[in-house]
Parts: sequence; structure tokens; C-alpha cells
Amino acid sequence: MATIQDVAKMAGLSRTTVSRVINQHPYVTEEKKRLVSKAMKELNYVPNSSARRLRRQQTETIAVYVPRITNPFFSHLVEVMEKEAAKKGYQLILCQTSYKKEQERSFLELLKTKQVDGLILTSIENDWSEIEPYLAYGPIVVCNEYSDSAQVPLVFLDQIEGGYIGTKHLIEQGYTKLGYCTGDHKSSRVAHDRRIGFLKALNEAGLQMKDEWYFGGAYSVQDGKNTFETLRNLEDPPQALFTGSDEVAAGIVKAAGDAGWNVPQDLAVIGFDNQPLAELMELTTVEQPIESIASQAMGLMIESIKSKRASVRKEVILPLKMIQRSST
Amino acid sequence: MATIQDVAKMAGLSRTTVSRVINQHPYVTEEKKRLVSKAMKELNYVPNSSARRLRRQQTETIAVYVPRITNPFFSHLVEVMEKEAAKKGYQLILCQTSYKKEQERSFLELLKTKQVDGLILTSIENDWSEIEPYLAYGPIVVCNEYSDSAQVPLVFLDQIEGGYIGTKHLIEQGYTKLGYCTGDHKSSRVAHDRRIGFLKALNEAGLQMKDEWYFGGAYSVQDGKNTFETLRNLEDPPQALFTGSDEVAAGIVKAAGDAGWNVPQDLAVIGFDNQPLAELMELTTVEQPIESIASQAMGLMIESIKSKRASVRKEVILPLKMIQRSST
DNA sequence: TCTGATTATGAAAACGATTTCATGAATTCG
DNA sequence: CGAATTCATGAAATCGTTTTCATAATCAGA
Repeated sequence: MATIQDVAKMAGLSRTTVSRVINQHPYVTEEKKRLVSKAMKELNYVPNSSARRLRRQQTETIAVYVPRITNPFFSHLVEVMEKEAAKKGYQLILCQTSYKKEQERSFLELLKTKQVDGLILTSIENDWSEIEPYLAYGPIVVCNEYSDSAQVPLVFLDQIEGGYIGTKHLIEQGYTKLGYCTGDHKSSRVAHDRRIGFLKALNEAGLQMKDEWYFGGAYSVQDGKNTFETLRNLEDPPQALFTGSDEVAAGIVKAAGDAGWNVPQDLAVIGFDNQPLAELMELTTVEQPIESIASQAMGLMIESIKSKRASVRKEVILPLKMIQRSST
Repeated sequence: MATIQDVAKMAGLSRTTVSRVINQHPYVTEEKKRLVSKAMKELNYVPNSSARRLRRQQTETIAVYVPRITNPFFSHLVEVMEKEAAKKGYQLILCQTSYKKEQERSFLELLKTKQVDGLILTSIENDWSEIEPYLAYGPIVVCNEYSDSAQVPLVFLDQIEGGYIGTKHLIEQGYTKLGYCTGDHKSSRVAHDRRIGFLKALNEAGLQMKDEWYFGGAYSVQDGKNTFETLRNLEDPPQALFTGSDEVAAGIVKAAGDAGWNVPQDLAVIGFDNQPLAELMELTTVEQPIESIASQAMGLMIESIKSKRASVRKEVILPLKMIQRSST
């Protein structure tokens, strides 16, 4: 593999002159430029990434943390972020935290050791106070999740509104016995806010929530099925269920159908995200503008990297939208 | 940000000694080790990634190419690969080719400029002759796709068998008018082999395939719906459809249902992958052992990086399995 | 014609880590 | 007892690029 020294030797010039040509700096004659280009081509030379990074103090790489890439919500976020990053000449390192604090912490070291220029967190496992010190090493942008104390750009969705409009919809459909189904992810402000919205809508309608109508630990299709098995064995099951994702809602609808229950007559179900699955399973769902939050988050990340200014809090909040289908 | 020079100064030792402690090389007294560790902690020192990469000629990073991360097949592959890589201390750079040759080519430069130690290709856009020269810069492993001429490790599935068993199943269910629905991805050996298997099963049963029963360009749920719209307007539509993914199959099933067609009476549909969607939509499907091929591919990649030996061809072929549900 | 600015090119330093080679002390073995 | 080996520590070189500073030639304007 040729180095800039080899190119300089073949062109009969100095490494400085070759570097000037590569980086399109001024004060090099056209003749010398030709010589350098010819030598680069003959030697099949490209600059070494590690040397460049060391000298320039830049990596042109961004790490994106997601709990699991198989979750369609996160894979959709990452798809858009990778495309935006590639457009601007950045690479995206994928980090799966699997909802684990220590996994998130070990990935934070990427910023500290300067293996990446910045990080985007799409879920937060540790307390912000554990994450905040890493801002000394590079910019952090939070996407989808939220933190009151974070002095960083945050791009997120109004989840209180999401919880509210979903629940209001169920109430407007005539349901009075409403269950709540969630991932039960302790660190998640998303889950917390949706529940606030859910309870607010219940309170406005003068409705009550029974403890046994709360279903936790549901992240996947299988979890949705398990939730239905728990629900069907209640003496007084809820008439409608608010869930945290289309997968979980689909699992519930499928298991209910298999058990001979009629959706929505015997059980109304509302999902979240409006993925292709939602249409296939005729799910009423709350649509999140994933493409918008992903591209804005990546845009803010790259802007933060380039500006080299101290991190400041900036909130970008987007609204959610109800999509009504047959499951409610 | 402290450097090794700062640590050396605070410990009253040379950078060589500090490096010996960091890298656990021999011939350093316990007392000196203590001094170094104390200084590192006080200065909150971690080694700089760019400097290490340059000196060691290693990046501990692997690039994985997928057409689109939102395709559940690919997101499942990447999930397993990222986990395996993280276990061995490697980072994974995600590269989305979007089925484009020039996108793939631009990502190949990551190997040439030594920004990654190796690449895993899960789909192949360019001719192998265009990719092969990059082996001079680092190892390449092919996963899921196939190439006769590639002198690299390949981990893939027996897609001729997959096409065959899926089609045989339809024939065994009594269907004689079989349609074929595919992504129509010209570079894909996967699609090519499945069609060979499909035709082989047809020929064995003495069945014929009409040109109008061939449906191309289908990758997504929406493409599946479009396929159904085309099919329903045929004078002599097929009784059964072999498709290339569960998404496409689900789109067809959904659109058929919406049009009042009965699945499988009016149209039998078979999918591929056995994703959660397949169970939700009651799809008969050909299951691919995604977890196995992903972890083997990453294992072979890391082995290739560490061994620094010349690339040799090695094939790992895994079988497929029929999963029968209500759509056939 | 002279002076200051611009142009053209190159040597050395810099980025930060790790390895190679050097030096001297201590230990071991014949 | 002396030679060889091992142990302990450090200086310089190395990895490969880019920038800073130096030098000389050319140009433009007063």
C-alpha cells in the first residue's frame, strides 16, 4: 500500500506539495498537479484513514445507540440517520444497548477514546448524570427519548399528547374499561409520558383504572400474545387496550383472534408507530413521524460536530397523529 | 484531554513505561505500576483511538453492507452480527447500499483507506470482478448472497432447495397454476437460485409456467399489494404464488382479503424468512436460519482479520425449512 | 528602481500512541 | 569468577498525514 511519501518520490516533489494537491490547497502549478495525480493513479494511492484522523483530530464517524435494531421503530430511525450521515460523508457505528446500563456505558467510551465524533441516543438507560460527563469528549444528541436536565439537543415526540389522543379515541369509541400495556422500561421518559397522557384522558372522562388492567414487560409480538393470555383470564377484563407498539398490539390481536375473541367487539386494541404491520393487521395506531425526527437529529448532530461550540439545550418537539382502523 | 505524555510526567516515568503498564507488557515494578495507574485515574486518561490505530495498523471496526436496514431479514442479520462483534471488542459500521452499485463502491473505499479492518456483504450489487481487487486491502466475507468466483468465505442458504421445497409444497397442496413473485434484483444469486428451484419443482410435476404469472419488483408490503392488483386483473390468474419475503406475501394476502378473495381458496401464498409477521398473518413460509448465518459470518470475519492470511474460498451452506400455516 | 505582497515549493514539527534499540543493574550458570 | 542472560527503565524511531514556518522567485504599485 502506497503512502504519500511514495507518491512524492514518484512525482519528484515533496510530501507537502502532494498534500496540497490532495487537499486542493493553493499555490501549486498545474504541471505539478498533473504529476501528482499521475503518480497517485499509478500507485493506486488513497490517504490512510488513521493518519488523517490523528492529524485532523476528526473521525467523520457518529455512533447511534438503539436498544435493538430488529425493532422496526429503531430500524426505521437508523435507516434515515445512516442515509443522512452518508450524504454528509459520515459513517454510522451501530450500538445496541439491549436496554442495559453497562452496555450503554461501554459504548460511551467510544466518545472518550475519540473513536467517534459524536453520539445519538435513541433510548437512555443510565441516569443523565452518568452520561453528562461524556459531553466533555464530544457532542451528544438525544432522539426519541427525553431528559429534563440534559443540556443537549433533543428531538422527540409529544408522548403525553400521544397517550392522551390514543386514550381519548378509545373513550370516544364508547369504551369505559381501559387497560394499559407498556414495555415497563424504567428509564424511559417515553413510556412515562404516554402513561401521563393516558391517565389524563381517563380522569377527564371520569374513568377509573384498575391495577389488574396494567400489563408490563411487553416489547414484542410474543409479549403481546402473553399479555392477551393474562388478560383473558381476568374476571373483569378491560374492553380496550392501549399498547406501546404495533408489534405488541398485533400480538394481542392475533392471540385474541386465535382464542375466538372478536376485535374490536370483545377487545379494542390501539398500537403505536403506524408501521406496515399496522395496516396489515388493521390496527388503529398513533403515528410517529420517524423520518422527520431521525433526519433532524442527524442534522443537529453534524451541526454540533462542525460548530465545535459548547453543548446547549435545544428541544425539537413533533406532534403525533391518530390513524383509525378496524381494531378500535 | 490528557495524553500519555501527561500521565508519564505526573507519574515521573517515561511514556515507554506508561505504555508498558497500559498494555500489560513485562518488566515494570509493582511500585511503578501503581504510580502509573494513579496518574491515569487522576488525569482521567484513556488512550486516543486514532493514534492507536495508526501505530498498531488496526481499527477494530468491521463494515456490514445491507441494502436496507428496515427489511426485517437484514435487521435481524445485523442485530446478531453487532452482538457478536461487540463481544469480541469490534465496532460495526452500518452501510446501506440501497441496491445501488455506486453506493456499494463508495463504501468499498472504507477498506481501501483502512477505516475498517474488514467487510461483510449481505447483498452484492457489483460484479465480483469489481469487488475482488479490494481483497488486497482487507478481508471480505459474503453472507446470504453467493458468488461462484469469489475467493472468500461465504455463509449462505441453499436457495435452490428453498425455491424447490416451497414450490413442491404448493404442488402437494394440489395447486397446478403457480405464479412466481420476486424482487427482480439482477445481481442477486439468491433470487436466481430460488427461481431455479421453483422451475425444477414445476418440471418434475409436469407443470407449466405462464409469462404473465411472473411478478417482478416486489420488495415491500406495498409492492405485495401492487402485485395482487396486477394478478387480480389477469384473465387466467394463478391459483398460488411463490414470493420472496414475508412482507411481500403479507401485502398480497392483505390486498386479496380486502378485495374479497379467500386465502388460500382463491389464492394460496407462500412467503420467505418466517418473521413474526408470518405468524401474525398465518403465512406458510420458508424459514431461514438468520441467527446462525449471521454469527458464523461474523466469526469468520474476525478470524480472517486476526489470521492475516491470504483469503481463501470457504463455503458454509445451511438448509431451509418449510413452515406450513393457513395461507396455502 | 525599490519595496511589499503574492506565488511556489519544501523541511520540520505535530498529532499520540507503541515498538525498537540502548543502557545499566541484577541474577544465573558453567 | 566471569560471561551470559534477565530485568528495569528510557530515548528515539515509527506509523502517515497535514500544517507551520522558511526560502526564493515573481509581480505590482509607488
